[in-house]
Amino acid sequence: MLDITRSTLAQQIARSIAEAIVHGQLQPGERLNEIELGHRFGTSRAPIREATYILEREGVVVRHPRRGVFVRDYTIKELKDLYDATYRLEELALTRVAAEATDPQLGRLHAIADQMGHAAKKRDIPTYIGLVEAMFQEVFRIAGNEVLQDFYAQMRSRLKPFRFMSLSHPDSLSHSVAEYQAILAALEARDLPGALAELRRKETRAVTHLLEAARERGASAA
Amino acid sequence: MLDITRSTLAQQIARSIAEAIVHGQLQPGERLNEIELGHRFGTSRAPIREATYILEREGVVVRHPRRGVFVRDYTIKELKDLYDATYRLEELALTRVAAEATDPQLGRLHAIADQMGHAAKKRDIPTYIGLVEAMFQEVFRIAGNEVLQDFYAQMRSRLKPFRFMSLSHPDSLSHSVAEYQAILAALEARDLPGALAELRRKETRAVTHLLEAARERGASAA
DNA sequence: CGACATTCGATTGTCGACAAAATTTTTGTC
DNA sequence: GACAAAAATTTTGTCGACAATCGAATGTCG
Repeated sequence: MLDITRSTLAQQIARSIAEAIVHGQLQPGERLNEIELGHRFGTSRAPIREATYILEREGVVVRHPRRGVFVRDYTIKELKDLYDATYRLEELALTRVAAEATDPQLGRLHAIADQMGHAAKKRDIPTYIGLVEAMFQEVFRIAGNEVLQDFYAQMRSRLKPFRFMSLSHPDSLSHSVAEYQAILAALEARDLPGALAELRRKETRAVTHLLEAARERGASAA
Repeated sequence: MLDITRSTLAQQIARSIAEAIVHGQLQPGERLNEIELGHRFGTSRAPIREATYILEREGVVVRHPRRGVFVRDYTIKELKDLYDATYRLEELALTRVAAEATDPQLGRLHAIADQMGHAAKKRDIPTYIGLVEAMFQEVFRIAGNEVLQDFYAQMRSRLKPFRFMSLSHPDSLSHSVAEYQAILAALEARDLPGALAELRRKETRAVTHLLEAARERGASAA
């Protein structure tokens, strides 16, 4: 039952701000000034205010009552927790996929993986990122638990501002593709332990990668 | 770093509405009329509006743009998903507790379990519920991942409106205590498989229990 | 010179009113 | 009497203004 209602001003502004955060125009820790944003978007403060609530629900922003809302900034510990939680959820989903996925469903995953390969060859990072999202969305759809799917989506949106770091290294694209293909191959062989092992490998690589980037960039001290 | 700022009007109203939902004064599916609530609380619509955003973030309410916000109503499928997700998170937490908990930490859990026993004997349900919350909070604190802890807290708050059902049966209190003690005993023996097995037993009982109650009460059709 | 109280500017919280939708009621027609 | 179109009503979305509060800058005293 999707809501095809034209989106409200607040929602559009929320998307706009979220994009600004992802693209780094709004830095982690920075405060969102309602008046200033109102001027920037040519609206009163009301829709801005509601947009901040939307963003807060998505976890990309924190609100300190009577003080303001701030672009969420993560300590090293929090980043680790976020990654950890993300991968635990992926494990849960993969476990179900390995157990219950039908062949056509696996076929869909395979198709996405192929497209990822093409995008990676062309170094088309935006499409690549989109395909990764699509892949996981499909995985969680197969897993069949909407609550988990929602949580997972929320985590990915929280990690988005850090995503560009992960893919900054020149070879990481092809590495990344290989990892996904390895996991998928294990799934198609109905080899759950294998799939989980590949996932863990991917996780450790991703985490070390991200943490060193974050340290350089100086995410607030742990 | 807890925020000891005096709570804002919107927050108080949010708590108040949440309570009304838990106590059934606001039924699942019912619409929250901003004007009416404004009169009831003697405020303008602004804080009411913000309260609904807070409640939406907590997942107890859904918003349909330009149509209103409604007390969240769950289909049978969604209830199952919610329970499933809850127990998957508990498994993750227990796994870590079994692996990493220090003896004093286990001692704290044991102390809480003892208090639960006393409360159950006295049939003091409010304290009992509070202790269950405390128990899980402690478990997740030991597990050490704040992100997972937050998600878990959110799920419990979503399930709150259904909690009174679970404990309506006369013997369920003592059953419940026994279940927690069994899990804890396994943990203290560092027997992870045993603890997980007990947890699953608890889960199946809880789910069948809740689902039959929900069916009677007629949660919206699956 | 430093710690603490005070003032002032800036910003969030709340209000009442208007605009834009959505829902309900009424009206007109077959 | 039932259905469709139109009017009326209700309700959400947005606005601009005022009040309460916070943080920084300033001033005062030890």
